[in-house]
Amino acid sequence: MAEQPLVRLQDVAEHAGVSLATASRMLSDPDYGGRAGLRERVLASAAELGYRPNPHARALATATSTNVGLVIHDVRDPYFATLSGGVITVAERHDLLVSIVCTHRDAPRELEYVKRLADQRMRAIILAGSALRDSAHTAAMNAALDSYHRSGGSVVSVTRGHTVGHVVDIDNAGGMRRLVHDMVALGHTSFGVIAGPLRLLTVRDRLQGIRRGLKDHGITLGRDDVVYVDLSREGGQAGAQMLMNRPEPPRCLLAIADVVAVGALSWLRAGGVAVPGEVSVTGFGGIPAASDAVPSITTVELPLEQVGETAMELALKPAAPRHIVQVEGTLVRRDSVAPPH
Amino acid sequence: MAEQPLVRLQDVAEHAGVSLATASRMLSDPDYGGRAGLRERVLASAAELGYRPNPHARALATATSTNVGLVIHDVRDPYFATLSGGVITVAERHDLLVSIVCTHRDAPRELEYVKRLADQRMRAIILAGSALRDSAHTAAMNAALDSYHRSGGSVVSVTRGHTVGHVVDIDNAGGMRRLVHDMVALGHTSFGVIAGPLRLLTVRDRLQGIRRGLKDHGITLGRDDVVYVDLSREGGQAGAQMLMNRPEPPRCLLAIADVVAVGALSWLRAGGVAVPGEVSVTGFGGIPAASDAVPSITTVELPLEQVGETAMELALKPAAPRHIVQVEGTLVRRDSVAPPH
DNA sequence: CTGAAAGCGCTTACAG
DNA sequence: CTGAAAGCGCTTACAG
Repeated sequence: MAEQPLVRLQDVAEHAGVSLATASRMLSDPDYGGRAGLRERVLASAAELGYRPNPHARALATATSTNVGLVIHDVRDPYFATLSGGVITVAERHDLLVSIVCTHRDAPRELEYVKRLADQRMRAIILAGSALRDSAHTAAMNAALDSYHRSGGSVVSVTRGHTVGHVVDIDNAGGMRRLVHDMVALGHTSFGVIAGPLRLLTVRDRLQGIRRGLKDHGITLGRDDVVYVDLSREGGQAGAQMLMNRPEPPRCLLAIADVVAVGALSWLRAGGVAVPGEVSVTGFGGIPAASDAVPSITTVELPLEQVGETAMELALKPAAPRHIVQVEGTLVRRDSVAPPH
Repeated sequence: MAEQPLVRLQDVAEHAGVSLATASRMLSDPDYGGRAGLRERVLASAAELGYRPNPHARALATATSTNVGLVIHDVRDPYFATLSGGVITVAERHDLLVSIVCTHRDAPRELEYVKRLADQRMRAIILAGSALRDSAHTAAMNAALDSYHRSGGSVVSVTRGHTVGHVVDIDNAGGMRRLVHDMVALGHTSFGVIAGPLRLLTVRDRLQGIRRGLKDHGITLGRDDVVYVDLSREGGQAGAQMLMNRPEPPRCLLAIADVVAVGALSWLRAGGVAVPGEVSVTGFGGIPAASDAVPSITTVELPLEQVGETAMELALKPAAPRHIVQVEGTLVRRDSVAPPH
């Protein structure tokens, strides 16, 4: 089969009998006037030749592309997969392609990826759940984002804002606080917290919400009442084990995230500990696994899909004024909790 | 803050006191010789100025990019999320960015996306689970992929090959057949199948595996023994309902995919039907929800992560010779099945 | 080995 | 409104 050369704008122009400039205008500027029938002729030629514009040439000439970059922890994590789905849905409506990069919560990698996305003149960079407590890294990220932003790029951060760009602010602390109030209202007074790595700001926020919610009712957590584990099923199992093996195990286990609660639940079930009979368990986030678990897990459902959609919509807005959209979770009471007896 | 212009290769060349051509060679061709210390000087200048090559200019000049396109059904589906994770892991090792597009099993959309990825001169296009039974669409896809392939692009298909490119062939039929043999060995003789849309080749393959597996033992499915539903939880619920409401419900429910099995299980549990006491349930795929379910679901685990990794590795190989990598699933017997009594 | 120049395929002031 | 020309930032034959 012959190596058919790709058709260029030049070919379309010749076929339509106009100049390169005119062909370009007719094809890419719908508001441009033009002799009657000219536009139709150019479009017809383009269609007949099967012309497809070269996006790199366009990006080089205009210093902007038709792609957006999405920075997440890991696609395999349902939290981020759902959020990504929302971003992609809206991006598609605007004919934008989404490049997903996974940081696996590695700071240098995150920085390098952001730079690469900026190099590619992405129309927007969306940072979801990237925030780490590391001032050198934060400074470097802000510098990279600033420079990207100044050259016309759009920045959106989920949860924690950077120095530039719009923000979708998930109310982690508030949601946890309400959840805790609900558990106290149920009659609980003895709590154990399965937390995650403190370098994640999301973890800190949720933990703060727990402490505040308890303090509202005069309860304070002891040193041993909080254990720190990996944000995973395995982490949840380990955390439940640590807390339940104490001489006086808590009657209510607050997991920092649904996946952790799922792990805790599986450890309890395997050990024959009745849930919610002997101990109540709660999660946070609202992933499908929380409602599929047996017993189904009480949690705060975050509208993750909508968070993704909102982030992408913000990405299309002008940089000023700066938007900060607050997103609330919804407390969902399920079978994993009951009053202590 | 002043709008700082980005540094170009020209700036690096001047700073290092060499020509544009030399700077380009030192920076991008590691095998290029050169006066002693020249390369070091250029690299030092680039570092000092914070030079970042413009990938669009590079792509335009070389007609190749440093991105790969991944075509999937939906990121929110754990099957594809896991596979995507594998692709991204390997891509990252090779400094490649992954653009994910979701077709939602819409043929025209899939075609348009493939064209757009080709327009962008993606280094490779990986098609996962895209295969639809639609000859017009298949022809159009093959034409687009052929043209992309002829212009130097790399093509990899998961499950079903196209006319060009490498293939990761998941043994759907074989896996199902073995699963069915196992259920027959358990003593089952009365089966109900919750299948998916027949336009999906994956569904057809698995269904064929079921029929063959049964036929090996002289069992054939009646017309009413197979119901066709959506590949979702809800589909699984509907399917279980249809089959169990028959006068003589089957004793073993074979779901075409894990997510369908999870739905079936939840319908059964809600209706107080004992699993596996009254009816056994099986899935296919090996998503985490299958092992987290109560009772845990017997299934054929596909190494999805590895499928993604393999696909990306194949994408980096030369087009010839054509590789076809066979991937087998692993039968995992869990609590959702038991002999009928 | 090095450099001047052409070229990749577009867009967009700048003239007419 | 239209076209000739310059320019986007690289790479790479082509000479030297």
